[in-house]
Amino acid sequence: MRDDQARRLADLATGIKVPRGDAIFMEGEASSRVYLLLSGVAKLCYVNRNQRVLVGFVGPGEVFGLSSLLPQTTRPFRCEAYSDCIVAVVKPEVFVDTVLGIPLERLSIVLDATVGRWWGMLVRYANFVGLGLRERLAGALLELAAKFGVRDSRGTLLTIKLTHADLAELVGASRQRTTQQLNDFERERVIIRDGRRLIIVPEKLWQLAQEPHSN
Amino acid sequence: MRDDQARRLADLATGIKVPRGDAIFMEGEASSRVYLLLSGVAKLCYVNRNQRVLVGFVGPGEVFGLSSLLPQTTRPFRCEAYSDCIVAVVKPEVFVDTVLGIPLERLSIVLDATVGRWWGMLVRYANFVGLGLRERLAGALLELAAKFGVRDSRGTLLTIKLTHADLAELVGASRQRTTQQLNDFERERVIIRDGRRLIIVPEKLWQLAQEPHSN
DNA sequence: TTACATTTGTCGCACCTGTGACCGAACCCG
DNA sequence: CGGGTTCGGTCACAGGTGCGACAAATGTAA
Repeated sequence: MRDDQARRLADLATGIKVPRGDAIFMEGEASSRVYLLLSGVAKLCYVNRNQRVLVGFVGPGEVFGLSSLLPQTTRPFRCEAYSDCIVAVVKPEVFVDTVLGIPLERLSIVLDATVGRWWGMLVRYANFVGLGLRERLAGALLELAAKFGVRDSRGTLLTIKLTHADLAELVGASRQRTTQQLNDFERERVIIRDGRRLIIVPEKLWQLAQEPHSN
Repeated sequence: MRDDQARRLADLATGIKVPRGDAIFMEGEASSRVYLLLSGVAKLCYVNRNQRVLVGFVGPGEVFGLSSLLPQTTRPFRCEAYSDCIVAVVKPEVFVDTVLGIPLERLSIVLDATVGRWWGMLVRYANFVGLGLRERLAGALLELAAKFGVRDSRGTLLTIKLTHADLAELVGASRQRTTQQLNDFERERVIIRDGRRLIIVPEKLWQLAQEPHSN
């Protein structure tokens, strides 16, 4: 970042002190600010029902809270001070205008269509850590249905021909386990097989993806 | 994307047909193009020595190959056609100028300082899938050393005070297992403990992070 | 149709990992 | 300088998972 930009940002941002352990932002909040860490260390974590996943650490000089640059998002991660922190807070419109000289909305649309994919994949991985194969597979099928599915009388039909081996690579499991879990799903009637195509029932799968299981 | 932008892009891009199974780009290549999938389905995968991780699928209308928007990167992922594909290929300079009207270099610097973090975390997760705790922990320590380490006569000293529980959350393992593995590392002299601070020996850790192990 | 390749289904074994439990050591705070 | 809290170390057990192997089913090309 150039010096003059840094100075302008400093003028427009408000600095706050956050003591160790306090939250800078919480998951579920509307993403309405961009943050710049001036000193200290912060940690980003994804809070699953029972499991906490530490997504990464933020060091001095780093910009974070960037989901506010995407259109209409809520924070998927929580950010809290890992040591005492000093943070500069700025509105995304101001941030984008200062460093790029274009309106937020314009950048927002482009980011969403491009690097928004990175964001989506990152959230998916954070979701998957600490889940069992059952939940991971359910989540992957839901994602595929959202992207490549067409509505059908029995559910959502996946338009791409997937092999069990590919699904296994997608969820990070072995081919055999994936086969077994798919059969379990079929027995429980959350997926239906039409030849080698899959029809999924999103409502039922959605529950499985989150609920703990006793099998 | 607006219509006039789409038309200009179409003029400047070259379309290519890729038969099913062929690579669109390979890991390790310099990232010198942006791609737009016009029809078909492509898959992004991370190729670890012995393991293939399917990072995600690309559907019609999506933009991919975006690591070319970051400064001086090589492709971490391989992209291959999952079905027959038609792809539009365009230089990143042209892409950025068309959709945002600013020079690539300017955007590149900003992206690197902001959403570049997403990219980094994504690559880390892809790396971690399919690795054992040993390798994941070694990788995490190296990353921490790069970010928060200072050079020391014995190696690289981590300036932040980390609890085993936090490390465990970071690598997606239990606290007990993490403790054990850290002790193993100490016995093998790839980390040294200075009170409750860690000193790591990057050269030795680097090997452990990648090599398969027989313990 | 026949022959071959790919995909799917199923065992069993070895191994890694999470969990609960417990205790000692280090740390922080008044 | 205590006293409580957090952190570090270790154990045994149960359960999930990868892997090799092999057979059946399906798809594909000659």
